[in-house]
Amino acid sequence: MQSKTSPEDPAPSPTSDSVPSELGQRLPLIMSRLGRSLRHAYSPIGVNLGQFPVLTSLLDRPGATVSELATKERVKLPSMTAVITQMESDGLVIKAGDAEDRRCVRVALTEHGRELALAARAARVAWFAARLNHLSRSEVAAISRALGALEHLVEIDS
Amino acid sequence: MQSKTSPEDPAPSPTSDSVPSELGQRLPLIMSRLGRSLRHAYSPIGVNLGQFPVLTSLLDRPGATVSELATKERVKLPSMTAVITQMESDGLVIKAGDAEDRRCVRVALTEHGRELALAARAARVAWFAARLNHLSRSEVAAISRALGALEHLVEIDS
DNA sequence: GCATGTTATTAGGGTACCTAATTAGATGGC
DNA sequence: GCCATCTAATTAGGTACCCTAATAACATGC
Repeated sequence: MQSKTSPEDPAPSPTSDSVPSELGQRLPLIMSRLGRSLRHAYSPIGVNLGQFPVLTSLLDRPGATVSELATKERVKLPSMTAVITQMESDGLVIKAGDAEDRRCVRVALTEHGRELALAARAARVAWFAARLNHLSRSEVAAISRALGALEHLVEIDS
Repeated sequence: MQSKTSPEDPAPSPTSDSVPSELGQRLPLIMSRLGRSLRHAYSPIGVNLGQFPVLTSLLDRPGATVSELATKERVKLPSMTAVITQMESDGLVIKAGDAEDRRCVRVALTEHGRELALAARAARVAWFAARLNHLSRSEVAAISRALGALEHLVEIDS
């Protein structure tokens, strides 16, 4: 294609300037396409796109505030309010005012929410595992080794 | 945290059954969060989320049909029709009937579309490069080595 | 030449975001 | 104590993006 390195070099050196350009061109396309595939994998679980990350976040961090959840999921506060309101009327979470700072609303899973969170996570792991079966062992390993770096990349607030 | 691999590091071998589970839990969360960050990086370019991948696809493959674009971007045909219709009225693409199979509509960039595609791609690469500056060299390398596997993962039609 | 499949579009609807404005509570002078 | 100012959350209103179902136009095989 736009080859300039030696033909038998399958992986350019990581110090090359072309690496950021490669990543900038290819990774966002991968993101949007994989994201659209993922969209179809949520509905069968009975959980939608906005709710799922909140459920799993609350498994790890019960009592998070609405602001904290919005920041973590990279959405604005009103968007998270809407998600939480829906989840509350679905019986998945309960909201409780903070005693020390009464502006804050702390969110926690109900028993039903906790069960659904675990079930949804398991279902999604299964969906993902089925896809991983189409990859070679070394491809899975490569993705696995990149996970920490990708998580780091997400946390950068530009 | 767990950022280094010490000798007694209990990190599971790549053949472990826990690897697919790890990926299934963490990668989709990364995808949705990074996707939402990316969303904000499109508007300043004057191109929206649905249009961008089409523009870059057409750079590489002029004369693609609407169906081909829809398949590649993992959306349904009517969704792609709407994107192309909008892009046509924006003067970014032109549609031309295929002479051999007159059901098909072939799509190609206009000169304006081509300029915008190149500018948008450059802008996004710059946006991405700014983020990559916050990562270590080895983290960038890890993501770079996983790119091919991720692209392969996207192409699987479940 | 007619049944069947494929390509593209139109119509209608739903989800997931956003900004701007409002309410309620905290905080720091004075 | 009281006011200016900041922050947390919500409400209201709007937009972007994607879907299913139905329809029109063309291709293909028997």
